[in-house]
Amino acid sequence: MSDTIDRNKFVPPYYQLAQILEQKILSGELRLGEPLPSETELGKTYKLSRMTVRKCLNLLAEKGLVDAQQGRGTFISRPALDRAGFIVDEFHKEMSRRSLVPDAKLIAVNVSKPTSEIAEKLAVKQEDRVLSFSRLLLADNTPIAVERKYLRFNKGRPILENELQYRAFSEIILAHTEVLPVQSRMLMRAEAADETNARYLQVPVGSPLLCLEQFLYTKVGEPVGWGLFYYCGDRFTLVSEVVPLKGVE
Amino acid sequence: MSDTIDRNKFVPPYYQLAQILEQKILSGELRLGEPLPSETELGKTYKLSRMTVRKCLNLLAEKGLVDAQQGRGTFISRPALDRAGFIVDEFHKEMSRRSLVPDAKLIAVNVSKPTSEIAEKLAVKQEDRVLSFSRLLLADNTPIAVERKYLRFNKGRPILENELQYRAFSEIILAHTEVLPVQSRMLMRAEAADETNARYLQVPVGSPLLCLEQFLYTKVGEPVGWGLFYYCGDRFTLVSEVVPLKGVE
DNA sequence: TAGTGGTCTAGACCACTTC
DNA sequence: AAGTGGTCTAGACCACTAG
Repeated sequence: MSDTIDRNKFVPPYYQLAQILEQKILSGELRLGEPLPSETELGKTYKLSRMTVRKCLNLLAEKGLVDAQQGRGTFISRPALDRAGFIVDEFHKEMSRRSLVPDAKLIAVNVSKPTSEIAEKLAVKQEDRVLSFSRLLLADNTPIAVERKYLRFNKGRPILENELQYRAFSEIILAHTEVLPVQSRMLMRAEAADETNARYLQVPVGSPLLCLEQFLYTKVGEPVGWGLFYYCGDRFTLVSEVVPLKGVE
Repeated sequence: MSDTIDRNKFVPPYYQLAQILEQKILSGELRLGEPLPSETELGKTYKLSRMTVRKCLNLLAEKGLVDAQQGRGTFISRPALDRAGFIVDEFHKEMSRRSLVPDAKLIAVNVSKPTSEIAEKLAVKQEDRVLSFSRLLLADNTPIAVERKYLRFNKGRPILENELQYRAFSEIILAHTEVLPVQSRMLMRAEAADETNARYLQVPVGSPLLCLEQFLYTKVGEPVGWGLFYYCGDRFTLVSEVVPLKGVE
């Protein structure tokens, strides 16, 4: 591993510099809390323009390796390994990665007046109508999760059962209300299986379930959708990976 | 909301353009799957340099609102609301956000030969030594979670009990082995409480626990740490939020 | 006041896709 | 061949921090 930028490589200079700096940080040559050389100085040292240096530093900042502070400098920080980006609602992708056969069964569709809990979550009146549906997610014919979704009912736009069965929740909301949700809030906890979920998932009542609760909002914060996922504890695991820059030699 | 860039505003042009484009996407003026005008064209329209336009598009791409494809164009995509970035191992921050009094008790510290399971997870020999410790996390004196951590034992570097009690796992690894882990893999599932965890958390055996399993690796993929968190299902919830650009009028 | 990062410009060349 | 995004340059001015 060299300390200079090789302009004949396919790897672009900003990425080469990122690898060099990452190497120096990880080897302890640059220590936690210490400042990096300034952007102009790095540019001089490696014969790069300041914009290129900045692109490199942005890359390292995204990974949590450095922290830029206006007027002060750019400082080494520890990698943000405690952030975990989980992807949900992508059941099919997840399953096919594990080479299982995924499927989804529509359990129920309903248009009705909301219970007081649902009315509160969706911020609708008790007299309004709410569209709700449930799906059972399967892998190789084994039940994995139960999903329950609620959104405001919009008379003018019926939804096909087919859509409900296979499309992602935010897409269904878009199709049904022409409002694109742009804020989301997700809660994650463990719950014991109630009788209904236990029956669908074919597990004993009281079994541990991984529960994800998802709220979708419009840009101005109006709730448009509420969703619950119950993953069977011993059949499903969410995975998250944080990996370093590729190709550091 | 105007359709031109106001250079007297404090909001920088690249951000103003992002707001304008987000507005057009969300209002349906630009539809899902359609291409945006090219970068040079946007520059001409709004009287901005191409680099500024690109900075704006990067912002929208990070949010998942657009997707740039080399040689083809930049296309509208739906917001990535199904990504959930959870932050763990930051117990104290999380608790103080909720204005609870956080605390951590060191339950056990151990240096011993690994069981076959641990030897496998840490890729060490059965004859090697492994340092393990357990912590009980509390909020307002109520037990919230049990943590169990394992790392390779390094004779030369003793660790103070105080460190073990309060510091983040990756920091402890750095202090003990002088290796900064930079890859992590995190698994999340629901489990039933075994007898040990039930006793520490003061819940019945079989209660649902949110289980997080964390692997820490060096850059070249050598395992350096293995950690388990067991959160009490009905006392702790992980939260994740995705919010839109601020200040769109 | 000097140095830092934050933003911006007006060019340039390249890799890739489409026709 | 034309158009797209990906990268890079050599300047510039600003806002912020520190001595």
